[in-house]
Amino acid sequence: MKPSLSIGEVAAATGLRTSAIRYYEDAGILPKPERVSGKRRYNGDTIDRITLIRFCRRLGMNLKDVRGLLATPRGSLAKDQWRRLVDGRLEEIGALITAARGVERILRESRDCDCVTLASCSFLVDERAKPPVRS
Amino acid sequence: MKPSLSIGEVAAATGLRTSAIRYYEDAGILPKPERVSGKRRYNGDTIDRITLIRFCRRLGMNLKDVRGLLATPRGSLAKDQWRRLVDGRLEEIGALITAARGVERILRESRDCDCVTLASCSFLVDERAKPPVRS
DNA sequence: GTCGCACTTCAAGTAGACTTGAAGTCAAGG
DNA sequence: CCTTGACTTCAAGTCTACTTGAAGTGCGAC
Repeated sequence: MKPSLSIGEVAAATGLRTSAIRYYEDAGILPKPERVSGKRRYNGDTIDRITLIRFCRRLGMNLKDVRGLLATPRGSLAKDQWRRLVDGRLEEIGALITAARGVERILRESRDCDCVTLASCSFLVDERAKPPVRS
Repeated sequence: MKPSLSIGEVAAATGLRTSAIRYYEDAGILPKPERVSGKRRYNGDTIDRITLIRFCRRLGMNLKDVRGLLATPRGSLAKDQWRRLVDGRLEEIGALITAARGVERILRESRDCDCVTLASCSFLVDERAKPPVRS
């Protein structure tokens, strides 16, 4: 009943190259899969996991951050330890969403107005000197 | 009345290294500033502009995207051309916000629940195969 | 058997975004 | 005058996230 997918099938399902999947494995971000006569065999969970990885990347996280988020052995953590991790992430993502809404606002305002220059919008003042998400 | 800042002052105000500021100039993302006896002199707008650049970078855009957003000579565009540009950006940012809220949701759900495995959340299905923002 | 294809490993290459280093310039202070 | 410190240019180095290439393996089809 386990689907057992080849690396090529996982690649097709996720839109990644096989090389990227092997790279994620080397980077410790995907668990080492079973092997059948030397070849990697994945189950469907891998696709979900890769989806989540790409999703986080799209949000500007780097692989180290993603590993921090995903690869933490959930079961081995004390509850409050896990919560601290999650809370840290929530804070980051909250800030990201706030920031994105700010950009959305300037864009919307600039859309129909002739005079706005994007680079001098006032809300940006508070955004100064923050590092990029991808550390 | 013009503040006229040195590259070091701009760096201090934005949290960038001077090398990064020169790099942005070379990359065509910051306009070439005035020179006083060979040295760059900036006005306050530059800080706002850099703030916006960093902000976009934090959202996962690459410099090419940022240049597309900022360096477009606003005044030289026809109104509908400008709107198309803005609408494209709005769409991207909207997708980004939706995605970020998705992550926020899983995180919140996983925070207090023992059984959640992050990598198999159902909402992620639709996120499959999307490329990262940073093209 | 042998063709083709998808797989394997390992090393090296690439692109983007900066940083670092070397060597020199400029203005102010002692 | 000499030093100091922030500036200048230009080339080369670095880090991340992959991709590409070479050389070989496993397996089903003809």
